[in-house]
Amino acid sequence: MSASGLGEVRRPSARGDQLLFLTDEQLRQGIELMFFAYRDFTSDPDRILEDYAYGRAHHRAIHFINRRPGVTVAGLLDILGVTKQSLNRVLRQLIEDGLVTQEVGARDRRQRHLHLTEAGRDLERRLSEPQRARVRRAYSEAGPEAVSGFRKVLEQMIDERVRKEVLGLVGGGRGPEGEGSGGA
Amino acid sequence: MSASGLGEVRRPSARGDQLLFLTDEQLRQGIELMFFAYRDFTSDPDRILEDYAYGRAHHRAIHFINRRPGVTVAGLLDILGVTKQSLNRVLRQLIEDGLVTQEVGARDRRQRHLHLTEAGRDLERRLSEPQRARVRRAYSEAGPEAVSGFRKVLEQMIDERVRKEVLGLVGGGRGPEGEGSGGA
DNA sequence: GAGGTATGTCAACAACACTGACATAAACTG
DNA sequence: CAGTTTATGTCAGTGTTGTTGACATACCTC
Repeated sequence: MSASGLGEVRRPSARGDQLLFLTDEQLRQGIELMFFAYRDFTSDPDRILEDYAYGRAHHRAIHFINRRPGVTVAGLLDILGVTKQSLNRVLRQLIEDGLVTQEVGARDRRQRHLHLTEAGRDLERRLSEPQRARVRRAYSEAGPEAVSGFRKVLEQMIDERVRKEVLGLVGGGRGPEGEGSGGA
Repeated sequence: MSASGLGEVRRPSARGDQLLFLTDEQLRQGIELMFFAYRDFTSDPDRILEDYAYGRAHHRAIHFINRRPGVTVAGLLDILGVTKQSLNRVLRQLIEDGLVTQEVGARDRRQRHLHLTEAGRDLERRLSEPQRARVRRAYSEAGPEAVSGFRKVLEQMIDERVRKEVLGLVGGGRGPEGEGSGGA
């Protein structure tokens, strides 16, 4: 079972062995693993969202507003990579339902800085909790070294053009707000 | 495989360091990494699909029919986790367009065994090529040990109830066909 | 004031998922 | 054989999420 047993590169008897983890079969397995893992990974919040009238798009908006309080609409568009019309529909609902507030920018009053209300934070917690539990379980089963490799590969999977920016966002926590037009 | 062990998060002693990879911040970063990596990961085939009248659903069907030639409709439904109405729409197009053929089952003539035509295999290759290239690049940048960890974590991310079955499919290659009702 | 930017909104549309209902053919069961 | 279940296909309706395109308003910058 080569299920996950490609850690040690076997013996250097033939140098080709060192690249066995790059065979098409290995790559295909990685691709399918991504598919199935992501499928279950998103199923947790999806199930909760059903109780509300919300979908995945709402979850993503809530997640990143929680992550970057005060982010502007343009900044959020950048992160999510959707059109403003698409985001606006979602945002309008969340604001109507009292989960998100807008706040006119102090420096630039065209901008709307987005924040979660208490109710918004509640939902965010409710949504992210089972997902965190899943990742926590997977991490602790796999161990710290596996987690390190997991992150390394995922980081490399991100488009090189945006990698730096994305990793800054992921790792950066509450960084600068309102990334109006943050590059690519 | 017991130890869904996460009750013991964070010991007060110096051992705490060992569990630093399980902090909420680390978990949140993992979640976001999954989001961004998957986003770019699917962007390659998506771009190609635009040229055709197809979407992601077609890609998934093509991928798994290629992967398990002769799979039945029910088997495919199981793998994809969608309704038959949803799959049928996609399948009908692919058959009409000559990418997929149906074949009445020998043992059970109600069943339709699905295969890719030459054109179907062509498209499959065209779709999977950039994706494989992305994974190959990520793998080779991260190195074999990281890849091992990547796979370990992803495997643990899959629902425990279906993990065995899924990993059998992923690793098993051309296994038994027509998995009518494979359990979960 | 002109020009560009940030935001919001309307309308139309497409992809893809869902539920529910129904049809057909074949297999299984008593 | 009759009745039931299974595998598949199809029709109709609906919802979420994405897209373009067009347009309006408010505001910053020069």
